[in-house]
Amino acid sequence: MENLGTLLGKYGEEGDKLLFKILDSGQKAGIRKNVIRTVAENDCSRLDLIKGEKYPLMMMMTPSEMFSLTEKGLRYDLTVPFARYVVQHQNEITFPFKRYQIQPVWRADRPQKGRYREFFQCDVDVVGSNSLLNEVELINIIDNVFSKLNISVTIKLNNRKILAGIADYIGAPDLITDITIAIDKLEKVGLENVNNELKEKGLSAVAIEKLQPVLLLSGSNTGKLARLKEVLFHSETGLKGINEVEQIFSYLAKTDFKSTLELDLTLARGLNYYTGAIFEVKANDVQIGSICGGGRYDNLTGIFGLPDVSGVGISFGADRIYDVMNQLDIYPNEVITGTQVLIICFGEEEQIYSLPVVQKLRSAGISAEVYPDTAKLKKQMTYANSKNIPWVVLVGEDELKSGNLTCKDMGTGEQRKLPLDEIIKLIVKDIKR
RNA sequence: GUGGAUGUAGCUCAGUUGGUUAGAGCGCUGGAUUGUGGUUCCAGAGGUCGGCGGUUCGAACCCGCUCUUCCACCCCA
Repeated sequence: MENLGTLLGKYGEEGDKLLFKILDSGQKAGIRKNVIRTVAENDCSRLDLIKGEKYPLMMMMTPSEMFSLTEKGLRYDLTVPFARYVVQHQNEITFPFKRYQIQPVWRADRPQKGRYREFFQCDVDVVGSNSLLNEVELINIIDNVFSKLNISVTIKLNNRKILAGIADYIGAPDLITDITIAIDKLEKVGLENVNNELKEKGLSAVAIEKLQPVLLLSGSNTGKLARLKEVLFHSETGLKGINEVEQIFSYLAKTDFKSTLELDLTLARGLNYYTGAIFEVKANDVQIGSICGGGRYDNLTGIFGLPDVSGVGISFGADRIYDVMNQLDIYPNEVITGTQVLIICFGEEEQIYSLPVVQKLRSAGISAEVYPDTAKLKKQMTYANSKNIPWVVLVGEDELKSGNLTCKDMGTGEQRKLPLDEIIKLIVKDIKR
């Protein structure tokens, strides 16, 4: 939970709308109690109280009294609260400061496929360094993560300075946000619709005309950059952006890199605080929104009172990455495999006997569990079977007497009575295969 | 926020001129098999048909309201 003040105004107009705001639960307790009682007694909703005239209570209360807001909201991302943290702890932090953070964030959006009200972001940020090496390292992290997960991706790169240069070049620097949002849609809605939207936003015909060659840029990354340089030659910021992108490309060329890297001039990203590089990652084989995004922010800590500290960061969308992996069915085996041995007991006495047994199995590195109820053998076997547990150890009256436990391979159906040590050797050998 | 759908057994879904007792597959439980799963066979349990109201002799089906979930737009992880 954050103060609304730290959250509002950082994500653009749309972002502000998507902030979850917290209802007051303390001060208006008396009124809230009345509302709850009325709702319960009349079997109606709170909305009924507001719109209907059936209930006398509503005559005494305004909607804002029933739903009074606090000054707090749920965090929309991890970057802004992180910037706040950095400012608050600036004296304890050694710069450049690096951190990663995995936590849920919330958006008051209508949920649908690949879009959640609550989801986990995995952030990596470096604050307090202007070096483009940080961008390069972050891109390498992205490449590394997705190759390890076996997800084929395209990393899209752009730079806000280039976008600013373009806005400058067509003579509409104030409209940069509208321009970027419009051209962001190019791939989706086509050139004509983008031009229409630009016109609606108040861009002149001349400006739109000047923008066309930029929108139509295609081909290799180096080709795009060369043409951009010609177009933006008089824009200092634009050239700086181009230069940054070129440098990032040239650094990356020295590293071992597997993903596709693409300079995408239509990549805008709605978050207001980005000032330099911006990234977005798309899965190549699954149609879903971006699974990772990020960029450089020069003045985020400045808003909270620590100017001249630049940062750059990325954020992985964990839930969407699950979605991609689910759809492609590419979870690695060692993640899917759970319990390796199930200990099946016939009664309470056997369960007690198996407690040290399960500990020994575990300390040998075997993942083991005891069936927790004294159910019929058949039921316990079915449990092992449906959970794909490869080994079963049976503990019954005979086993208690002899000390030799029945060990069964669920794949082949073979079973033998062996001392525990032998069983452990057998299973360890099987697991390591 | 705007627009469009959905809701029937634990799950996936059938169910039309509105008509006895609402079905299937899978799953679950029991049995064939007293301490042995995956195959097979037999039997069984499980439903306020999302909720409330209306029309009708009669509603899962028609009408109104409401809740839920999903989809598109917007935007993004």
